[in-house]
Amino acid sequence: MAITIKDVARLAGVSISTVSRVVNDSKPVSPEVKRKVLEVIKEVGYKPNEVARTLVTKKSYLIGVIITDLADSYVADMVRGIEEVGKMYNYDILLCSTYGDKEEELKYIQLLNTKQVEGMILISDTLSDEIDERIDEYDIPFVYLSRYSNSDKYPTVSIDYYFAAYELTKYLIKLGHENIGFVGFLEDESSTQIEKYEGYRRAMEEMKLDSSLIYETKGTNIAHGYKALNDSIEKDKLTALFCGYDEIAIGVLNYCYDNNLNVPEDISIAGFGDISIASLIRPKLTTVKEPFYDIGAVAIRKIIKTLGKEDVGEKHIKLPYLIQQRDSSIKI
Amino acid sequence: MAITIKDVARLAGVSISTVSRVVNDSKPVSPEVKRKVLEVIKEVGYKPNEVARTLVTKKSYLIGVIITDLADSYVADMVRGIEEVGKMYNYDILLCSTYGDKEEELKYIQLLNTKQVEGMILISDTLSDEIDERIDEYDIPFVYLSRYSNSDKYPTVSIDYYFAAYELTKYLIKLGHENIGFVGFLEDESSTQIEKYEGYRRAMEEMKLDSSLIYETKGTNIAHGYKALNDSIEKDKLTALFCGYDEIAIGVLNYCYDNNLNVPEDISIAGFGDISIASLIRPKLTTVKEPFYDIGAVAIRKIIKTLGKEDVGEKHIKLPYLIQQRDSSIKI
DNA sequence: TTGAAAGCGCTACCAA
DNA sequence: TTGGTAGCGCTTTCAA
Repeated sequence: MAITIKDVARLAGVSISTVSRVVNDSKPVSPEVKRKVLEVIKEVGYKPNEVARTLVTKKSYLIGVIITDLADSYVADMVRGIEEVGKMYNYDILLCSTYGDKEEELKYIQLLNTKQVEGMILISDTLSDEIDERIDEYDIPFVYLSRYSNSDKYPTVSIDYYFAAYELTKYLIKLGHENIGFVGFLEDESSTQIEKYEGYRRAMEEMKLDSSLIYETKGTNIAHGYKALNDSIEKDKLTALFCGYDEIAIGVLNYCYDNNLNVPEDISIAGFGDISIASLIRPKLTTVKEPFYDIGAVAIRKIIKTLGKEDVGEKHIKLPYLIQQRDSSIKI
Repeated sequence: MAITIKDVARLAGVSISTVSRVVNDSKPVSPEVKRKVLEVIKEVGYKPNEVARTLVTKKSYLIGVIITDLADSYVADMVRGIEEVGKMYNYDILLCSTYGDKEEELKYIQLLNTKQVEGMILISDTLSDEIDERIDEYDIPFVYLSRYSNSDKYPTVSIDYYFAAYELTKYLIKLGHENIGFVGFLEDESSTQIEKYEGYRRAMEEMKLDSSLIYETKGTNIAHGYKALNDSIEKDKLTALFCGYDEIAIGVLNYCYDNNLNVPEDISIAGFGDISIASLIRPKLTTVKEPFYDIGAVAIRKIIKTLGKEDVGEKHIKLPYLIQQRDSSIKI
């Protein structure tokens, strides 16, 4: 059995109220009593039981974080940001992975509530109505984070996908490219991918370039990128390819490697996201850096602000992005 | 305010003891009372407060996981394993990152204790005496996980590094290579790196090959690998290079890419670990697959077994590894 | 089979 | 400045 407040009180010859006061520094305690109590605490190594504390104060110093999969480096990055800022405010992270299962998401939202988390961050590709209901039911601060889709209803932290794509396309154009293709997963209407496509289109149209060089993928991972190029016939006329996700770009890069297409000599490739592998592969990938770590950091900061009744500012926060010019794109 | 057991009791016209009994199925309750209580519970959506439960039962269903950095994919993989198996037994994960700071580690070990975690897993490169003391102080199940070093004192889950390195070297030899270099960080005597080196040496000596082609790095990341090769002069006579970590191998691969050395045509490269990027880069890296996910899974399973007073088996568990033959190595 | 009540370890109120 | 005590929401005796 661990040392409790009672033990300390007894050993110091004071009441438990007094011990509580010195531990929390909540009410004045005479110096000598304080010294004595502190001494005992140190001696016996007393640490207040946080569970008991939570029960009475309702402050668990816990933030629930529901994610898809830690194997996605951008998710891991967001979690890092969440955790690090959380720690600055003494908050701990209760982590739950769903692997994309909506049922699990629902379950965890409930579970985290019974664990008395003070706030919740959900990282998932899409939001469903069932989730909506659950969130509404418990009224704790909540932030939704996604690379793939938006939410009007809940607070989000992201970047301006439209302008980022616009800028990246402009950069490619400035490099001298005219036949620039866009590879992406455009099925879902409300996805960020559509915004990227619109950004690409505007940049192309502004320069009177053909913006119809679209290569639709069936998804957003490496294999999808590989396949998109593999299936397409008219890729020869392209000098550059703007991929809606780094993962797709890497698939494209792999396709090129396997088919003796030299990047960037034969074709320039650009991605979107700057996931960790983007700068590790060769050639290093030109891409838009989404500040995943910062996104996580800002998200939890927002929750902590809400908890502290501070002004939380905008509901939908847009963070700055960066065009990362690397080796996979070249002037022609 | 959330619904409590009292509300349910009042609404169902029974005592809170009875409600507790039906919720926990702990003692016989008459069918009709049970039905009534269940009905009310459903109606008002009652969920027991886990914090209050923990206070009385001492079961928090929380496992503390202290890690270095989620940005290392192998750490993320271990955490995935931990979390997934944890969930199977209703355990949740309280995650703390230290970024290698020993002070933080110490702090978190304490903190997690005050949060009443039932067990703890520490993922870190090395173990220190201070940590030792802390662990001993709180007596909860503990497992130490590391790719870099061993611990006699605490339960571990890993692979047999010596044999894995031996086998990988043999594989290279079987490919026809004779001048096989070893690149690694050999400073720390108790590291797994030494075991790998010994495995390499034994394989080389068994075939009467020169086992002195050692390239010492100053660390274990990509940059260290790049630099090791950059600094070395006599790399021309090598036909294969066995790198103690995938990260080092990737640094080597990058060096080759930048210096027009073709892999595997000019030189075969092998790594160790099979971290996620190993199969994503081109050429795909030949390496030893350490089952990080399983290591995490087995670690938490061990803790849960200990908690359940089940037989936990060996203190140091060795999991099977796999030699991954990929494109970075070739027959000569 | 049920309810009353003690108590988990703590905070916070009230009275002294 | 201090101590006594109620009570957070729950489980678990003990009696009925």
